[in-house]
Amino acid sequence: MAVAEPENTTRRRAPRVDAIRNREAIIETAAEVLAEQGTTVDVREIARRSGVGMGTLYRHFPKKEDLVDTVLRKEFSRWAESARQAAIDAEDPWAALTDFYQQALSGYARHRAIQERFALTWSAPDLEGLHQLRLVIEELCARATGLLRPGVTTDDLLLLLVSLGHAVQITDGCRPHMWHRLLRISLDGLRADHREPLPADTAPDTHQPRPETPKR
Amino acid sequence: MAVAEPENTTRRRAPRVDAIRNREAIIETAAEVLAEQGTTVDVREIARRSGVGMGTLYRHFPKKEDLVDTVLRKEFSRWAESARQAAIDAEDPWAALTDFYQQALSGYARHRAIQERFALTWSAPDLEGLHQLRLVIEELCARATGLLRPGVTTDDLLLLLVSLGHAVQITDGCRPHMWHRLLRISLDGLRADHREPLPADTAPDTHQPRPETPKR
Amino acid sequence: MAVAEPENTTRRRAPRVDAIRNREAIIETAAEVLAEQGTTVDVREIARRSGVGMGTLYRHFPKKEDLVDTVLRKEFSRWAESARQAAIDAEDPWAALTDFYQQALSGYARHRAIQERFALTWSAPDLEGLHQLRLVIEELCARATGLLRPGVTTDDLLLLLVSLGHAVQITDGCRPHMWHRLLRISLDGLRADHREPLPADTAPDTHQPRPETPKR
Amino acid sequence: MAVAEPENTTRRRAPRVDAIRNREAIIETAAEVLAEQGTTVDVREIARRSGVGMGTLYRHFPKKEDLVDTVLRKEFSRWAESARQAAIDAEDPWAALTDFYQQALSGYARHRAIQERFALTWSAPDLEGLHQLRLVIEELCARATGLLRPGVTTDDLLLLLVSLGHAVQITDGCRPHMWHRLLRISLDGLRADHREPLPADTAPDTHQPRPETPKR
DNA sequence: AATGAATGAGCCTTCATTCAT
DNA sequence: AATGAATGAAGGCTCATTCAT
Repeated sequence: MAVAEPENTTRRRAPRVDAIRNREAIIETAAEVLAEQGTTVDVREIARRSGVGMGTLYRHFPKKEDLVDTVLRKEFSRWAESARQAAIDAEDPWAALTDFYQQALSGYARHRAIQERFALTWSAPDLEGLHQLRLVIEELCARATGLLRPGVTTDDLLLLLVSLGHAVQITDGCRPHMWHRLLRISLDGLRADHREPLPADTAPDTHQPRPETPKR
Repeated sequence: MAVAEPENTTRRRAPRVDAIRNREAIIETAAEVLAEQGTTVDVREIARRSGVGMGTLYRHFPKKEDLVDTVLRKEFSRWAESARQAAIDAEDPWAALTDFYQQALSGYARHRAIQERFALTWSAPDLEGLHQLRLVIEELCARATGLLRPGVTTDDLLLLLVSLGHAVQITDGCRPHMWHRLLRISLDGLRADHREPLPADTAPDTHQPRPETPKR
Repeated sequence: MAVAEPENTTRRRAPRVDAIRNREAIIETAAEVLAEQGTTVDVREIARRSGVGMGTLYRHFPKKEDLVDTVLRKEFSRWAESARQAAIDAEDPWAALTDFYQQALSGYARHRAIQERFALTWSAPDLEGLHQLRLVIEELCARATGLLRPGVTTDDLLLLLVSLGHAVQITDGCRPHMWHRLLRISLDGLRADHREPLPADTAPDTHQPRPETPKR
Repeated sequence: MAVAEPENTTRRRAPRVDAIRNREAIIETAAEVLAEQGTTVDVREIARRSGVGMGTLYRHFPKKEDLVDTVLRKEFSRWAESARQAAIDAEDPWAALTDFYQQALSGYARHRAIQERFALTWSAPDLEGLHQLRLVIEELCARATGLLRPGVTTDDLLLLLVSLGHAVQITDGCRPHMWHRLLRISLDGLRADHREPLPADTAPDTHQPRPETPKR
């Protein structure tokens, strides 16, 4: 009638705690493996390194994609948060912008799967973490008003992130510092010195027209 | 009376002369398919869409990789050349730079396989066409002396190309004009207005001589 | 009420314990198929006749060659052992020799793959079971000292085995008893009655020490 | 290739002579290739080394097997004839037998395809050349009457040939002289010294009962 | 709830044979 | 009559997913 004393149960019958523990072991391992090898990795590799069987893995994540999604969502958030923190810690608005990119791009290099998923994000914007990132960027924009050239949008800064992220990825192996140069160039191009208007983003099939980016 | 117009013959089934035609049909189809799906395509797909049997495909290209290489080399060269031409046609040095990127990036979006291969280029520089591209960029640098900010290297411009190329690719589906904004930003960042030195690229295996790399 | 008789379960679909069962089913089937068709069999044939899927087969034997090796090693040993047993059971040394060949050759006929592998053994002596066989033969030689003609080596007897084995194989279908005649002839030729020295085996890479090889 | 005087005809229109010439070139090349690599050889290899196109090859030999048959028949005859000649040249009946085997077995080593085909001969006795060989052996038997142990049949000697042939083949690479020992042993076992009757060849499915082998 | 064996569609490649020129 | 390109059915192997215990 009362709550069953767990003391009583056989040690072998871990009730639910272990299921959660397993789930997290899987996620953690998958995060590593996906970062290393990208989404094409063999599911067996994840199961083996997690120390669980295939059945357990598939009980928690019925499809490989479910696991990948879960992991990426988590990693994405963590990544976005670390970038946000870097921005918050900065002394002035422009440093915030710079540090944000520095931090975000540094993290980007270690996550092959995030890179892959990010590349798909624009056409399939299901990654919820993207919203967090956008919020951070919007905040950065707001803080840097007057320092940023006119007309720069959140999407501009987001795309710049992805764009540089790719540069980081491909140079990570042999020229690990090279991307800093590109970042500097791009950020300089974002300064308010440049008063010429940016080209319109007038694609016919634009999802959402956004002449002005509201500061939220 | 004259030699029959080859235009007339059915595209399939024709030896000798049309073996070449077949070969080119394969290459052309493969170019499309590789652009669409990347290098992981099923060879059968290429064969089917080319209208040839597996054997024919493998007669011309003993390994899948041979086909991919052939196609990519060709596409890469064509792409680089079209970008070069755009640069040549430009009126002034800066327009040359701008037009080069415009043209190159426009072409980039439609070639998933080129993107894949390009991403590997830095670590495995086997794609000969890369050299062509570098030459073009070097020339652009030379012409734009005094307009470019000091310290900008060929590799910087090349990496910028790849970086923006990625942006083009991922926005191509839903926001096909957005990347122009990023390009403008980056190019503005490359102008000689910006006199602050770029961060050093302290990787040991630098390919290009860098005229002056200030230690910051 | 008691533990379910494993005998009762369907042969297919059963993990753990029956994984072993499956493995052995594969090996058994493969042994049959390899005996019938040699090493060129389609792996699918083995899978189908084993009642398992391709994946199962490849789980147990990552390469076709692994399966073939495993099966052949086993079959080879079993075959060698049965021949050895026949020799042991014999009443006198000469009968041992005779019975050894009888038994060995009887088994040989049904194993195309063993034949194939045996044919390669001389140039590529990787089949460990060959050593066992050699030991048996050496023992036979020792026991039959004084009955065998001088100069006969282990290799002579081994080669005779292979040689007759071939005869057995090709006559197995239509004249299944014919090889006994050849065996009798050969064994008679091995008797000590024949005192003329055998021709030298002047190959440089002799494996076995030869007591006395007269130069004829 | 075309040496024929085509003085009159257009050079391109070799009439029939060249067809024959081609056919023979194919056969000759195929003989080499089959001897080297056995019947699993790629037809292209034969075509290429013959200097003819696939179409030509297949015009002359609609199936690969047709070519193989033609070649083997020819090679088989040539081989049998050379062995017969060796027998004829011998001084006495026993030497005839010995030299016959010597010659036949020496030739055997160089013909992988003959070996393969010979192995099938007993179950599929379509190889006409086999008849020739049998005639030679019958003649040898007749000449050696009184020297051979009683009851030895043509088929015994033929099977001995095949049997030793296999030994020759597998030792050809590393112990090229070893088979002579086996030959000596077998021939000694065939001598009339051995008066014990050979086991009967009483297979139930024997094609032709042959208690006595008439000396023709 | 966990395990890991089983499944089988799908991928790259080869080669005997056919066919248009 | 010759040419060699084209064909497509296999064959070896992988891996996401299911299933019996």
